[in-house]
Amino acid sequence: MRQEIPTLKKMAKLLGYSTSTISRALNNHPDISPNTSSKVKALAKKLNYMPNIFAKGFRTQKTNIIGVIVPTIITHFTSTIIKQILLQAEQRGYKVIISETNNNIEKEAEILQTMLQFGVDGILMSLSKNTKNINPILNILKQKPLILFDKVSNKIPCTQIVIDEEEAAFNAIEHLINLGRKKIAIIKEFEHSYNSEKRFQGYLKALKKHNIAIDDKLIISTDDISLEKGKLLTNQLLSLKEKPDAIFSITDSAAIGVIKTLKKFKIAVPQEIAVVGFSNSKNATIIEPNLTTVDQPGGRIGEIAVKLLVEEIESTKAVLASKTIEIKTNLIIRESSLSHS
Amino acid sequence: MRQEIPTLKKMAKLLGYSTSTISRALNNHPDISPNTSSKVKALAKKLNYMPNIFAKGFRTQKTNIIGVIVPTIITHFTSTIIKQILLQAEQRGYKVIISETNNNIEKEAEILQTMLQFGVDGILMSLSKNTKNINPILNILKQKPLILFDKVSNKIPCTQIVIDEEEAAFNAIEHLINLGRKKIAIIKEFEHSYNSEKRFQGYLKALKKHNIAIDDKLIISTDDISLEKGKLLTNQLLSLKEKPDAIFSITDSAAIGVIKTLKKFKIAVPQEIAVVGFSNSKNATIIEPNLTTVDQPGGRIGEIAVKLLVEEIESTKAVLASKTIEIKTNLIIRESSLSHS
DNA sequence: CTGAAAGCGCTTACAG
DNA sequence: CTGAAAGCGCTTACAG
Repeated sequence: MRQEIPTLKKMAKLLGYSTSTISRALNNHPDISPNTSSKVKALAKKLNYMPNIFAKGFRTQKTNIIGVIVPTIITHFTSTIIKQILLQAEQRGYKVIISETNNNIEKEAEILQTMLQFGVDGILMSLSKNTKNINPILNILKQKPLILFDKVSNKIPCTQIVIDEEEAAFNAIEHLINLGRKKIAIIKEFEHSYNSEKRFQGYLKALKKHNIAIDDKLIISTDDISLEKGKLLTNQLLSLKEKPDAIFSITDSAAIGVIKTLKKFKIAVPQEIAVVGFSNSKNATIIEPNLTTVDQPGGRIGEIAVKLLVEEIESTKAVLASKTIEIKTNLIIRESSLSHS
Repeated sequence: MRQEIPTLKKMAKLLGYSTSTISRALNNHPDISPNTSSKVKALAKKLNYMPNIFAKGFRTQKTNIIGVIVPTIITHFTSTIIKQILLQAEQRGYKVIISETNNNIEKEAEILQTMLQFGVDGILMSLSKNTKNINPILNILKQKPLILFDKVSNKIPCTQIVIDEEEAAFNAIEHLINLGRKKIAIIKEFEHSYNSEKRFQGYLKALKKHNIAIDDKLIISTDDISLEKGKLLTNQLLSLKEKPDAIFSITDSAAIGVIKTLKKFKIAVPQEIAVVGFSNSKNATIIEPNLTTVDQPGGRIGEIAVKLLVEEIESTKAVLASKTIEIKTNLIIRESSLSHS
């Protein structure tokens, strides 16, 4: 019961033209007479003709497919980015193939290959946590446009889209300092994390500006910055002789673990210890007190990523100048760091 | 600086065979001699040969691409399903194209068309909220395998994968009844929602089984079942002369709104009013008291969906018998409906 | 302004 | 066991 799918050839026969003419009419080739063109277009419309993307892609080496590679889609931030990528890509006539690396670097290299094999026109990528060998990526870059977002690396010579990690953290810490806090702890990831490192720099910078001495005991690193780890590390911080009066976590989920543990020990938030997170996830307004956090505009990232990638794809120049785009964030101040009461 | 991409032709020239032989060797055609076959495979490996999917798909009308259509990817439940779809598809050698309808029915029909145009081998779909005109879907069904999941419709003759909506709600309500609750309110969606309707049936069934009279004032319908609406509707329920002693919300987010409002009015949860949600979202363990809720195994749905779709795609039979698969859920009992104290 | 022909990389009936 | 040839649906230099 398969439907008759219209092709150029069939329409050519119907109208008594050659397939070349039909093709050209549909592609608005300037040579075609207006009369012919309108006849062809009318028929195409009537038959609901849609070009076979595969034949077209096969012929022109263009598929209108964008590959998206992320560690995992399951976080609110990433799915917000992807939502906007889908929307923007669609508006430009592109479809999106998505793959998750789950922070597995062998898989990452493999995915890069299959993306190529599936003929993507370009790739939008957020790096795995431990991507050290960047050769596979450099190889891709020789063949197709590739743009990094969120988890990036300045070792890869391509356009990168990030938020103002350092400034965001700086603002968060300065906010705490302005509340009179002086013993500000930070919960961050171990090295190898671009985002964590930048946020840590912002932390250091703010303390320095306000002449607050760095206290190593208040700097906590972990490899898996989750809600559970947030709880555990809070215990550790509370066992210090000099307890912190504020805790900055570089993720919301760990910050929520912090608040839960503080509540468990009946430590008043924010009066005794203020808490600030990072991401403005949905959870930030579910936990009580509501969490002060940095809003990351995932939508903007997705939007700009697609825009720039499509520009690169459709550019006639071999390689456009690569640039790093920094998107501004906002500190959302909520109960967990209010000054009153 | 484009790299030389190996093709059958180039390898044929290198080895002194015809492209036909190369092709057959790589595809394990039985006619080819072991000797030839191993020589070809060795070269292919050395050159890192990967078939051009477009040429192949173009020739064989098979692309190894699966289309996934959902209302929105941004919920935890949907992204969990998609995560598993990606994983399972990949293991079977398929790539996944994702599109969001945002519950826009015109867009839904359009997406269906472009999916076809992009040559997907089959489609996995969760319906928009208001899909009434199912003709576009029936049309697709004539051409390609299509499986519905989560938001389904029994008017569409295809395989459907759902959770045991009715039983899940029944169990939730029976749990409340076993706690001694008799005035159990439900917050549900207006008609046209398959899931909501089924859950409502489970609610009715449980009350009936336990001889509890249906009280219309405790049955609340809304069109947009969000956290904010949960708050608003709780106000409405609290203004009743006969207040409920339990509230069942068919989504976690509304249930969280319920709890927040109850806390605002210093109504003890669960002592005065117990609360049960549906989804087991991350938020359910962030809100305090932690929310009792129905765990929906999104991963299982994704897994089974891919498995069945690929079976249909690779089946030689024109049409496999379509079936409805119901996946069992679990009620996760937490503080918001505990009996103690 | 239009058409005939080649070719993108692959598979597969046909022939030997 | 292997090869020559056709063809999937499209675009595009070449010719007129």
